[in-house]
Amino acid sequence: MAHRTETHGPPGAAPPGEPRAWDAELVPDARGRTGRPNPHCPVEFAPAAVAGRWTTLVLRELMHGPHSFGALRGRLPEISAKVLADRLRTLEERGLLVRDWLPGFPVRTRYRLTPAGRALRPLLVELYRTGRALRCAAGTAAPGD
Amino acid sequence: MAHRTETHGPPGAAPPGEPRAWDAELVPDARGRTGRPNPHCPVEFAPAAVAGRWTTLVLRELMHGPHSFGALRGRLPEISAKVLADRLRTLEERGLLVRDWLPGFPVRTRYRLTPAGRALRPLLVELYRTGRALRCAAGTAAPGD
DNA sequence: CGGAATCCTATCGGATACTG
DNA sequence: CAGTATCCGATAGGATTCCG
Repeated sequence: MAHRTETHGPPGAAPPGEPRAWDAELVPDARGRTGRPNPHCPVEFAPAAVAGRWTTLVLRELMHGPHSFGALRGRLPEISAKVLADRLRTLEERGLLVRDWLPGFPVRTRYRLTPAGRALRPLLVELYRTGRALRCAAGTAAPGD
Repeated sequence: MAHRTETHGPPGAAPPGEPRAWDAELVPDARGRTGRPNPHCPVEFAPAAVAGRWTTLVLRELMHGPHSFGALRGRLPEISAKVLADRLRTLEERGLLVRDWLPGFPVRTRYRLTPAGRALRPLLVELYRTGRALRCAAGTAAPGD
């Protein structure tokens, strides 16, 4: 069984139905005690995929369909060629997109998401949703909570 | 109205029900053309909240309830005091957690999530879920897709 | 115990210039 | 058009030391 970035075991196997039970949802398997960010851990793998400035924006553009390098620059006018190339290379290395060289001249490329890349869509949606929720809730401390 | 990190307008107002329509879900409001990461943009605010090494793990621990500084170090044995303090300070500044000084000696603190902090729970779950999905799908290019 | 201060290194992000 | 190469300032992350 693969090791995950777990930190501690379940606090005594709370009965099911308890409002504050273990958290199977959040930490499916709580054995192990690695306690350090592990790129192979699912909890770290996804953040790593969307990490870095511009990354979510690039992904979002590609969610709408394939784009050329130039098209992406057009849609993200302020990103530098270097950073865009960096992002695309990283995303490609992670198997989230593929690059097609379209034959002819001048050279044309086309970046498109793989199924794995498209699998990030719910995460982007959730990021957006959470972001909006946060803007409303931020600063709301819990004095008597 | 607040500006968001948008990049381009809708491609011609596709009719509702279309499978490849605009993407109201992904990019609710597509006006504007800022095209640069803006901390005030919801799409950037949430990533920023969970950005940085250890952050998701710290949040995950606090999802289980309040913890002291030392307790967190115990559960995350390899995090340095500086980084933990950094993360906690940042999360506090963002209104995601509050620090309680418990009177007495030695000094004891207690960090607990605010409602805003707890609002991150679905995002963490989604991060985990996506991470698992990615591990299975990664490398799966789409030749005829 | 719960940090802050300091230092140091690696990586990031951006600007600029150049190439096939 | 689609990048690469190079340089550089800003940050991030970690180790160590010290303090209330």
